[in-house]
Amino acid sequence: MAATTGTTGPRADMVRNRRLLLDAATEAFAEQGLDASMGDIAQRAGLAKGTVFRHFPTKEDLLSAIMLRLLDRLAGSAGRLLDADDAAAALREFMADGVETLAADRAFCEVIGRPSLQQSEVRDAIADLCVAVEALTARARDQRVIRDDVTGTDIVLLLGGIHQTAAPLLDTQPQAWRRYLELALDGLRTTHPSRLPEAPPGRPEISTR
Amino acid sequence: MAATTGTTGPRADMVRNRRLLLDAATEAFAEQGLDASMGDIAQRAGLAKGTVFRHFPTKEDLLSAIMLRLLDRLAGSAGRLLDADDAAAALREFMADGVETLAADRAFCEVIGRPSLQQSEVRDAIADLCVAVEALTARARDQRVIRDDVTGTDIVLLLGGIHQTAAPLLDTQPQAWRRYLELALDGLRTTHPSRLPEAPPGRPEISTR
DNA sequence: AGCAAAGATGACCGCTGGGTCACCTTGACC
DNA sequence: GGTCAAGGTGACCCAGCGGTCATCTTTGCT
Repeated sequence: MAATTGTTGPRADMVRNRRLLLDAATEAFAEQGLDASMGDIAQRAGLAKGTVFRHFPTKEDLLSAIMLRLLDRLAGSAGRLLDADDAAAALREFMADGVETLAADRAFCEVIGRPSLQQSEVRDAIADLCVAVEALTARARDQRVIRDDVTGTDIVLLLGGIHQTAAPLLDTQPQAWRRYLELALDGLRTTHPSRLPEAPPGRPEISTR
Repeated sequence: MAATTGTTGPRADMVRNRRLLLDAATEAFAEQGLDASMGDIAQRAGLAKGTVFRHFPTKEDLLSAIMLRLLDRLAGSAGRLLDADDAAAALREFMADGVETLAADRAFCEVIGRPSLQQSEVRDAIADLCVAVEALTARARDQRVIRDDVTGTDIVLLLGGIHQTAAPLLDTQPQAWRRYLELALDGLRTTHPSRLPEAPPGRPEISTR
């Protein structure tokens, strides 16, 4: 049999370790936010600290890897919902998914809210997400089921806002975000549009790809 | 002349230093959030590190002092607006004030969103704020100018949410929060009420005074 | 002016966290 | 099974943090 690859591929245990690491980091960052330490992550993964840094030269790199994973998942979710019959329901479902994701991940929230913490790949991924969601939003707009002056970026930004609204209640009423999601949706409906001030935002940060 | 006070009052420079300290800390926490360091605060105030700790035994104490100041200011603002003629306008004005305050203060946001970081006095002050805002909200509710299923606590929570929504745009569109405030207000209006899920929240955290 | 006490000071401590590196282990190919 | 480079390891370094304390300075009273 011919060589599997021209250059010998990566070692088997390396791939395994990378997985362990990403999983551990996901957990740690979700629970402790940006304060999660590299040492703790190594321990969770059952690996040595040095190994973490071999895979990800800086903490920021590791964080980005995880953010990209999540953003991708959300963009995928948005894409899949494009096929749904009911545009309004699809949008609500996407938003529910998004808010729940945020509620479960502290680091994600912290990074989303502060572009200065994002490396360019993350910013690009957010921009991509905005594009995907804009498609979803456009459908709802065209069907006159939401007001015509909101964009995909508005929706993405609202995810963070809705979560933040309910965040202080997380301990006592973990489902409180549903209340504020519904409130936001009421604001998005088309019945009684008050003109929104401020230009609709472009992607949160323009990045030269 | 009789003694100025029974027990000799605090020294003059101490009061001055306390002021300097609070001002410096306000600035530092606003800019850098909870990551602001005691050393940096001392430097800003032009004092030695030890002095900071003489006035506030722990970082948490200093932080609380500042939070209390701000929460008080907001509660006062809410109280004053009770006299306004137009309940809807008063509510909008209060919310604008609140969101702007949040936008200007990183630490405030971080603490508001996480009750676990709040010492009991701060929780009490938040509860007080909710009460004050409930009065404002009740008027608007009674005048049928906002839906009848939102409470003062909802409004207070929304402040954080609205700010968070606009936070990623702070660099490029510092006024973007106005857009999302208007969106939220549209959701609060009475025209087309969809029933909100989840019980209306009590004060974010119940505290035994 | 002199004095005692309240207060200011900054060197110091212990600890944690990101990141490095010289050395050891292991997987993959012969 | 032997070989060797890719990869794993953890002791180590350093910076910055919250917090302490013996010591010096200032204030306000007499």
